[in-house]
Amino acid sequence: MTNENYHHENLKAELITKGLKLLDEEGYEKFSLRKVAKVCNVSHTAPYRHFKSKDDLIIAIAIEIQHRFNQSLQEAVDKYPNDTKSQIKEMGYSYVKFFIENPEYLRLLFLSDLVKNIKNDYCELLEDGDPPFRTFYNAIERLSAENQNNATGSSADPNELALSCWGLVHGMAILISKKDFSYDGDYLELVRKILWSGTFLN
Amino acid sequence: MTNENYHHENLKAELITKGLKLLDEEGYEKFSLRKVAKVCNVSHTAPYRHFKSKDDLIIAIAIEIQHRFNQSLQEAVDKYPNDTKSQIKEMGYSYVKFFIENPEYLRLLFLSDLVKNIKNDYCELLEDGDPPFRTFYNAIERLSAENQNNATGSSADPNELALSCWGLVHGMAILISKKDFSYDGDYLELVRKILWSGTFLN
DNA sequence: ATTATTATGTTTACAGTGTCAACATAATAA
DNA sequence: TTATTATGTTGACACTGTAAACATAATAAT
Repeated sequence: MTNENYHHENLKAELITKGLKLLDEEGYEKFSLRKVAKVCNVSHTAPYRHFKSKDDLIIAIAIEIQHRFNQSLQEAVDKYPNDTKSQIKEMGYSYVKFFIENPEYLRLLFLSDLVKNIKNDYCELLEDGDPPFRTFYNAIERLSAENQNNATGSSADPNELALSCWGLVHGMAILISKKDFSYDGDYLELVRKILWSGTFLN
Repeated sequence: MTNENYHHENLKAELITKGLKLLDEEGYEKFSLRKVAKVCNVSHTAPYRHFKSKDDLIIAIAIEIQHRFNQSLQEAVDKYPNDTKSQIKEMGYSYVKFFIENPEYLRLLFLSDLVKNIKNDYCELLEDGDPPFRTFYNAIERLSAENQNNATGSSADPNELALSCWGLVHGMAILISKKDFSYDGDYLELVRKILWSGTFLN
């Protein structure tokens, strides 16, 4: 259809793809709009036809990653139908694994200040078909209900459950992924041990 | 001694102080060397006589904050002499409190990529009189030893203990401080409940 | 005491950044 | 066929970090 000499066919998608690649290679700090434009063989202001600012492009990239992340959590849940605690443990494991394998994504999703902008300006992330942490919160609420019936030692307060479970895996992911916690052995094995050894959720 | 019209007496200290203030007010992203210089009534390259780069100044500021943070952890330990578990719980509480009260410090200490540079180029932070997390790790090792004797349910593996304890408080601090976890009640009360209700460290 | 050196400022310059305005042309709608 | 919109371009601006060349106060060496 389009004259591919002049128009670029699908610049928007390419900006996201190449932008993500650049982010992986050079890291969040050195990420620059002009570099992405250059990689796409396009003038330095061309991205402004598709994104209203640099942050806007970064947010689009973050949304892309958010999808993959959520998919990974969903797979963890599907591994243990009808076993809420195992679902949560497996989600925690996937959570940490995801960010150990992609340290740059952690910055993008949680450590930059854009996340709150995502929530404000891009509510699709919280409302649309692929809501982040919906899977997680659903499991937490199921567990809360279960704990209310079975009188185990664990709490039935969903806030308490959510903050402690999420906090633990979030913290471990960040500490390991940013190399603040150093350990000679296999990090993921240690995480698995922590999540499944009994002290966590029972 | 010095002619205060020309020379600035103690620019280095003032750069750190005013820089920290600027960081508090405008946040990490908008922090700029030239702004700090202007606030100190000095030309925009004057800071280079005291810091070899922008990152270098930021690191100096981070060291300053690191000291305060460590002091807060030490106070928590001192509250419970001879009770390792309570020390760790109280440290966790102080940990979260510190970053809830100073969200910008969290970025500075843990979320920027400079921390690893601190560890590499500024080993004083890890070696000198005020080593970060030394207090924490000491307590963990004491707990590990205790758990080896008393056959409680808790693990005696110091790595497991360190990662799970540190991970939990680190994660909660970040989630709350960055407003990823939203809650109507008092955050610190919830944290205290999580740390002291029994499921954490027995 | 004079002189050389160092510490600590200054101005100027440069490349890189995000962003805006003005313009040009391809694709599409009227 | 014409008007409008979508999508690209070039050029400019203010701002950034940083280096070089220079100036002077404080200090060390002679």
